[in-house]
Amino acid sequence: MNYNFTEIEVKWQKIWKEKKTFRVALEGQRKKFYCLEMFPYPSGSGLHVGHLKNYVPTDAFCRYKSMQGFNVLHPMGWDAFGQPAENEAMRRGRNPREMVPEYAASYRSTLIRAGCSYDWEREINSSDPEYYRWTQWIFLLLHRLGLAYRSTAPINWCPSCKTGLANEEVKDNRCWRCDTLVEKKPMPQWFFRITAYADRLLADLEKLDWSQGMKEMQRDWIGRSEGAEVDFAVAGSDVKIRVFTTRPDTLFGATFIVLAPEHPLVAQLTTATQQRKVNAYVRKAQGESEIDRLNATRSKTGVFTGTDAINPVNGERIPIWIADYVLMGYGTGAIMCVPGHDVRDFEFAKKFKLPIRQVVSRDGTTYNLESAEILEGIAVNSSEWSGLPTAEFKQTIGRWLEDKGIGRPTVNYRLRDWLISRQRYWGAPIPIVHCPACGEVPVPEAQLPVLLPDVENYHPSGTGESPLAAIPAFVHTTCPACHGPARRETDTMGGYACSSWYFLRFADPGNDGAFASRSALDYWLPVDVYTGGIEHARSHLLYARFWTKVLFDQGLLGFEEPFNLLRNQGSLLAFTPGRRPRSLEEKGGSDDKIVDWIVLKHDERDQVPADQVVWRWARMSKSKGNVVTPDDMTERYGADSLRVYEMFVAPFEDDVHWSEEGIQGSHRFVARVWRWLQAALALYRPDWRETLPRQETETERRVRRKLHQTVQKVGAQIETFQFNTAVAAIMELLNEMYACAPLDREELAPGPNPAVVSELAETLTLLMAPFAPHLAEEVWQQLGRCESVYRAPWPPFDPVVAAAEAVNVMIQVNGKIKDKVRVALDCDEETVKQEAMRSEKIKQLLSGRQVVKMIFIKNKMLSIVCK
RNA sequence: GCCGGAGUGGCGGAAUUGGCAGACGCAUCAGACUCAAAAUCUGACGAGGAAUUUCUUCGUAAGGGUUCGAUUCCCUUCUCCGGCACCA
Repeated sequence: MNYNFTEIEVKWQKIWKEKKTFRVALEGQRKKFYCLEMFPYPSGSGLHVGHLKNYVPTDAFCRYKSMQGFNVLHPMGWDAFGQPAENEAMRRGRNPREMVPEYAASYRSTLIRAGCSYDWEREINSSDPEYYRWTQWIFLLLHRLGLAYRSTAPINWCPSCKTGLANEEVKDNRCWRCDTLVEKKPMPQWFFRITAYADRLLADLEKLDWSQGMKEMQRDWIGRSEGAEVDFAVAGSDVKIRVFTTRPDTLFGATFIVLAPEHPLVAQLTTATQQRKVNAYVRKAQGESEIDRLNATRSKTGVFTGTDAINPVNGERIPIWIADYVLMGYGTGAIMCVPGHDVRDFEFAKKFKLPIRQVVSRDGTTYNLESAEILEGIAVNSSEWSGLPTAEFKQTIGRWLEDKGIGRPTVNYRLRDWLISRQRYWGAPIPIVHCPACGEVPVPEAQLPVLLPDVENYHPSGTGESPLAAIPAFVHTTCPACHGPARRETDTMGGYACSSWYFLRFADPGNDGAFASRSALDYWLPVDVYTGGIEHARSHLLYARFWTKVLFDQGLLGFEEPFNLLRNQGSLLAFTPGRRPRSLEEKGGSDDKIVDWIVLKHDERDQVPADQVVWRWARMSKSKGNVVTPDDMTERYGADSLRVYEMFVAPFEDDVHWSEEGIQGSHRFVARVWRWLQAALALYRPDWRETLPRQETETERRVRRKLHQTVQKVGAQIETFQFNTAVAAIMELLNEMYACAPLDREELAPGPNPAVVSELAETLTLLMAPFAPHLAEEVWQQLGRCESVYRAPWPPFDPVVAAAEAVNVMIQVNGKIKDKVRVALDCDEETVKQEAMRSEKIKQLLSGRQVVKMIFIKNKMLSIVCK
């Protein structure tokens, strides 16, 4: 029978839907398995084959787990709130409220056509009031705990998106949505106090089965650094300047102090003679864009305040400067400068002719410093502490500072609080009311959700106020506390608020009395396997961990880490035509981020002469016009072939260069499986177990051994996310099957034992089920089964059948393989030696030489060393 | 600059604990089937050498080391990818 994949796939997708095959319910006595892919925001470009690089392998994983008897939770939903969706709606002149469900429907249909096993009854949409009601509820919880607060600080402002951004949303000083350079703008904004959890977020990384790189990124982002705070007295005053340093052991080398230009003490410390210079410098620093200030390569600038401080360890007077290389946002905004052992301080000291003193040495001697020497070593020029090794000195000086009451050991983090408010329409409104009498008042729980009003024009205002501020009916309200007139908060929450708890909602999506019931959470959570792109390393994954810990601390959850196992899929790259930039503007101006390649727009492709087209591999995206759609591939090769290709083409975490030749190869394989199984049907007998031959032929033994080995291998490799080698193992098996039971036209050539053929056919069908589920269902039915193969038990393997009975043992002479002997499995050393000595070649090599030693590794190797 | 990860045929990639390098697939070539083509099936396929169904040398970015034995462990160098980057 011909492999009519379209017919088979449509048929089974319909049956799965009708029979609700993938619906799951809490079954306390059954072991659960929760597999989750980061929920996407539904974009108008639809899904492309790159997205399936994630969804398809995890789907195979779920199907495998179901066959193993697990109660599998595999949900899907839409990260519908937030800038990506809103930006897209604006681009298309649509209202996101109408657009989102439409695009979600398109995603859903593509996923269904790819054969993905989602429980669609649990579909969630973060822009649904029934969902964001609980996002607001968690906001209020954080507020109650003092973990949500409003403060005015210079924030990252994207002039193109017209909203503030969290630090995590800024990369290379650009908005990560639109690549526009961000500005610093002081504005009252809402923050979540994630820094209060910095230590736990860092420590608990140890427990997680995440890639090394992923954990490292989180560690770097949290940026814990141990050091000490030291108070420097200001000469002739009782003012103190507190500095943070990671090297308190270099205090004797501190020859000046630098404050950030924004430091609150600057005005007070500036003397009349320096006033003009300092004022000018501070003004310049304020006016300067962040990008210039953070540019580490430009030369240092700064001015003297006119005042000195006293170095507490030696009583020396040292000058106080201000310079923009010190940031107000980190540590105390003031540093003690040890030019001998810090590159930046060294450069500053050289430029302004400040003294440089060596206080750490490689070997305890003093020598001339050509440049800053960053090292741990032996203290020198440090009075009675000279001679102490760095680590010891750090501890001693820490205690000394504490005793004197002028300092203490401290820990500092790079992580900043999470800026959550957005001056945008498309997000969950922040449930706070501003009352002239009572101040900031949380909206009572019973009044949730604070509905996002339906409006015609939702475009960002650009004034720094959300478009909601222009809707009087929304803004004007009464204070929940005193019932006087009050104003609603008009900022909305950034999209990451929604995605910080959605994995909890999937456990109990319909609950209208809580974000999820405790029993559902206890049963389904935490997530057993979580997958998604690496781009969320420092944002979503950090935020979600933070919220989970807060909910845990409130006794609302029984676990502290939401995603114990995380894997990041690679992306698909397409060969894409582009061209060189033509103007300076296209190059990105004078900026350091140089654009040297611009994707050709569709209408440009015919206009640009062929010799000017530059082809490159680029990530698939609709905007580049290089996408391959799953629907197209499904039509031409079938969903099962597409699935097999997505898994076989490369390891899960690797990027892939898309080619259509590859999918043809996978299609050949799937069709070959189909043909063999169709031929085998004629010989199939369900009672094959009872009629397996007692005396197997060599061929039967060989193919059955391969079969049982493959069952073992495929299971183990799915567990470890090695989908590519799992498919390869089935390919090997199929090759062996064709060799042992070849086809003659459309039938099995005469000869093979029906029981063995039956075992092969049945087991192969089950092995294929996670990868090519439609084909497997069809054959499973042809084999006379009524229940879905999704619930069929994963085949067991017999270790005795799988065991090789004879092995090749390599014979090495002086480290080189010279011969091999075929011996029984687990054959002992003596026998292998005797066999080896029978070999002419070995005999010849050993003649006249003295054997020094022999190393024997069972089933592998006999290594003979001789002189 | 600092911190991760990686480097294997023409290509994607595979190789338990250090033990037959190149599984599986793509591409290519040859053969079978066919009037022909497609599809399918079979075979060859790292590089070099020789007395060419066989034998042999080299070969996992480069160089060194440990070891009976290294793609695997250690050191040095190079390249690529990713993250951070005036964070005191």
